[in-house]
Amino acid sequence: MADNLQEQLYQNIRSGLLAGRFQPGQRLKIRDLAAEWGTSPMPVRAALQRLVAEGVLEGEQQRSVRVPSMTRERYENIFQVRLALEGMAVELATPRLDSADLALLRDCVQRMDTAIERRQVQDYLNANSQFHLHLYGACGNPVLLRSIEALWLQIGPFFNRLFTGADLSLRLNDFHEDAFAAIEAGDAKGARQAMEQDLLYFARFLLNLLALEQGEV
Amino acid sequence: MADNLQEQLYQNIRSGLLAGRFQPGQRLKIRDLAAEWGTSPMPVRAALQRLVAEGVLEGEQQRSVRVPSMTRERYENIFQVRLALEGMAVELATPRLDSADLALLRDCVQRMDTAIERRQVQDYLNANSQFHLHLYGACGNPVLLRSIEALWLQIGPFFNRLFTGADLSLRLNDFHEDAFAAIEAGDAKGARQAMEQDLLYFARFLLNLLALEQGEV
DNA sequence: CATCATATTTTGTGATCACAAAATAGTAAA
DNA sequence: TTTACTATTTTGTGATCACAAAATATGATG
Repeated sequence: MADNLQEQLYQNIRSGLLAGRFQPGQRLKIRDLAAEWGTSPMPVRAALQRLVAEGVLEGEQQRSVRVPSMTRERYENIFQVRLALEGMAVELATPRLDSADLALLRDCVQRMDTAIERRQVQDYLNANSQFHLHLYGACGNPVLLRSIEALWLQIGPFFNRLFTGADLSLRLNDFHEDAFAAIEAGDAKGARQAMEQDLLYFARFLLNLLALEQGEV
Repeated sequence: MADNLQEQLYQNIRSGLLAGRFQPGQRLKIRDLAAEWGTSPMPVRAALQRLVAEGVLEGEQQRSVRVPSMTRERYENIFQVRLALEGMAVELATPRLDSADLALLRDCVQRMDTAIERRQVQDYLNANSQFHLHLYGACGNPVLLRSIEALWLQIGPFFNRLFTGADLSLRLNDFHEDAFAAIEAGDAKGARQAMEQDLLYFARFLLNLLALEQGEV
């Protein structure tokens, strides 16, 4: 953790968002958060403005910043870009992986398998994000990686909240296994296709959860 | 222009960057800029931090923010992502354009043609960016558009500076004409391919200018 | 009781100040 | 002349305060 306050607060708010602590549409007020963390409003302001600039929070003109709400349309917009960028990242990363990377990815797949068996949602999500992000991290293009992470940050909040309490589909690891097999064989195109299948299946799964929630409320 | 100061300062610094006013590696100091615009350091700080969050400026730990320098490698990283995103945007936009859009695009192509004839670099660049951004703006995916604009902002500073005083290649409008013909015919795939050719040609042209500059210095 | 005008509170923005860390200048010793 | 140490200046960060606009509460009027 960095030695300046606004960086720490940024990380705090960020992980609060990823943990689903704030409701969509909720306004984040500077003084409230400052009181909660025992700081002055100043570094909180900076942290919130940074999150707005990154597209994680939405800031109305001269007004409070809010947690954006996730609609089917917005999710599909994000997904469309993710498919292109993450597909490219997989294709670039495949020939660049060493044996340590492969071991880590294999471990992730294994952990997702047991997490699904034991219905441990949080374990599954952790292993899943590690699998994807570690793979993308090897693509060798920092600009691409940054763009992908920006998109993950935008869906993260809903991601974790929607999954909490939901049943895990038994097929939620199938395409990871396909992708890993292709990666191990050095088949970049095949890895990309498998990963695109995974993203597609995952997106459909999440859209179902989203429809359920919005139907209930 | 918005009614809060930091937004105005953000726009000022941003256009200063796009106009090539600052040198790569140069440190932007809060108090200097504040004195220049006659404000307190506060809104300047916010504007700079926003530009860092957007990836336009780079901020070292607890130190001044700097204008990043453009290397061949960084340019190719950005270009790789641009090719994917802008290609997708063209494909999505093509079936969504109305006759007013087509008229505007046709006008841009025409203006680029005369600008090349008369060797008016700035006119060419203006028409070029309007052609691309207006086209992408019709893609219907705000997330995609935002990602593209973030990348443009990262190359903009070098773009304009490198072009100043350079000779325009006579072929710098050929692929725009190809793209426009495909767009007008409603051929989305063809438009994408033509646009990718354009981006590729333009990137090669810029990389030559970059190599020239770095060779001279 | 509903609706609109007014008063109070809340909340983001911007200025000024204090402080610590980094950069720079200055000085002395080898 | 070069190098290492010290003192000064520069510069970003964070706190407190003042202010205006927005949100909310309050009260009057139909």
